[in-house]
Amino acid sequence: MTTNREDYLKQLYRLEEAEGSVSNKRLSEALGIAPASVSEMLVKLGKEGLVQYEAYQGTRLTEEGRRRAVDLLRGHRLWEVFLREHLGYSWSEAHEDAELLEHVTPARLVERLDTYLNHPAHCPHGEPIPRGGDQAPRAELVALSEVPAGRRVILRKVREERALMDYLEAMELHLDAEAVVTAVGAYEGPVALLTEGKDMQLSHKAAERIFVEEIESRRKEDEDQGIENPSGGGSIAGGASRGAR
Amino acid sequence: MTTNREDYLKQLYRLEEAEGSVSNKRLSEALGIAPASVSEMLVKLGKEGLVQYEAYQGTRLTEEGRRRAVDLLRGHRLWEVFLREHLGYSWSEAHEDAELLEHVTPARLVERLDTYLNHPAHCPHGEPIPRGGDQAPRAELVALSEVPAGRRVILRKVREERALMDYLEAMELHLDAEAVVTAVGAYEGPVALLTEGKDMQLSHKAAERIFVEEIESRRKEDEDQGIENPSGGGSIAGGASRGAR
DNA sequence: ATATTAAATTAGGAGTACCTAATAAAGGGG
DNA sequence: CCCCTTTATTAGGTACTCCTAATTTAATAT
Repeated sequence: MTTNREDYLKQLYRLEEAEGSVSNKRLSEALGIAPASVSEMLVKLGKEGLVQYEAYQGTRLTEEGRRRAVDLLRGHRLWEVFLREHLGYSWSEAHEDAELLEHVTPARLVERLDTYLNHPAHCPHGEPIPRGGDQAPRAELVALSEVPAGRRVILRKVREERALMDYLEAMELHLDAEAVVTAVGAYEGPVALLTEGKDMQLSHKAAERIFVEEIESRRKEDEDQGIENPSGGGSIAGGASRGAR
Repeated sequence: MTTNREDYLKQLYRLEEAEGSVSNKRLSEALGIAPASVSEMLVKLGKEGLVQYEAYQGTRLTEEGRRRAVDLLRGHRLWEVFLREHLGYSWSEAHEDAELLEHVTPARLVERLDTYLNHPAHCPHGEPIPRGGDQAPRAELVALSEVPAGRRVILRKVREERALMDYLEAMELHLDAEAVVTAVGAYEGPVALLTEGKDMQLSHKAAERIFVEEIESRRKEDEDQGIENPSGGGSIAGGASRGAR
């Protein structure tokens, strides 16, 4: 299995999760490879039993293809954890180098890395690390941009986009931290957040790409204490009146 | 730079260190690639300025070629240290997986790995890990097979051969441990060793592939205490009378 | 000095994975 | 229902790296 073929499987997996059967066009875009080359490769992957492909019909992974894609994903995310926690990588750097390492990571290395890292449940941006058995399903996540002001949330996941990762890291936003949404600007205005004693304002665009778990408690009380309403587009700065945990 | 080309550079480096200018035959054997293919590749590497190659003249690395080979070697050996010390790999497994990882290890990763591992001076089998400045040159090593009985030594290096590594590891021989050569069989007979309170016998073949640092002290006394002579081919078992450190 | 052997090169091919250009199939709007 | 746009496929070609077989060069031994 070459790096190229592995990249096909990875993208097929990603696209299939999101949109079901995958068109050649989407795959070609995702891989940055000419559509003609994609057709050609899909025929080969089909013959190798990794995808179910029929001309003009769209593509799906077979059992085996999916298994391989998941193995790659697992390796990728474990490397990300290692690079960040132990080698001090930033989110985006970790992603880049994990992209290389995942293709030369035999099963035994994946397993030992997993043990070494203490079986982490999520990669540094909050994506689950697939494992053998069933995953403990995580609390439902919503985009930060959909959370009304006043709610308490835990930051759980950010999209893997280089610019976003660098942006959020620069402002020291940490995953798994608690936060209070102190204001939500109307008409896609910025979202204000109080987390770890810091106030921060995020663009709507960023908030769409950050996913949080809502915490039930203290919603009513927060509102009583004067935190602004979703509809109120007023002052966003918000007083750093109390820590978020 | 592809994995293939990198393998050419690595082998050229290794062979050049050992024997000077490298013949196509040697390189072809070392790489397991047909001589014709080697000729062809050397022309390309020559054009890329990585080797100095002229038909029928043998090959040498250029400055740049050597630099790249050393970078690879450094990555390889650092990975070996990581795999062994942190992931519990055996010598031979560590070597195998490092062989894969070294080709996808950008400079920043090499450096952070080095820091993480605390700038190790040697890889698990005792080869020096090249670094920027000058290496602290290590005490001179001699093959264990050349050491007369009665000498005290420190085990410093073993050749990277799979069967040897597995053999030595199975008998729990540890590098950097002190040992006393208790007997040396005549006519390429086995070498007996007392190390870490254990007696072990090594074949002559193994002893040729293990390199040690001789320690000055206690040579005379050891002999006085009845440790056998180089020429004496008698009993090799030797009593486990005292620990080696 | 030449005949033989060993080493190296050139020639001719194959497999992988990509590309561009040309052609064919699907699908939506009148 | 057919035209036209979009999507997909086929055709033909390139680059890389390997192979075997044939040839050339170099080295050795008489």
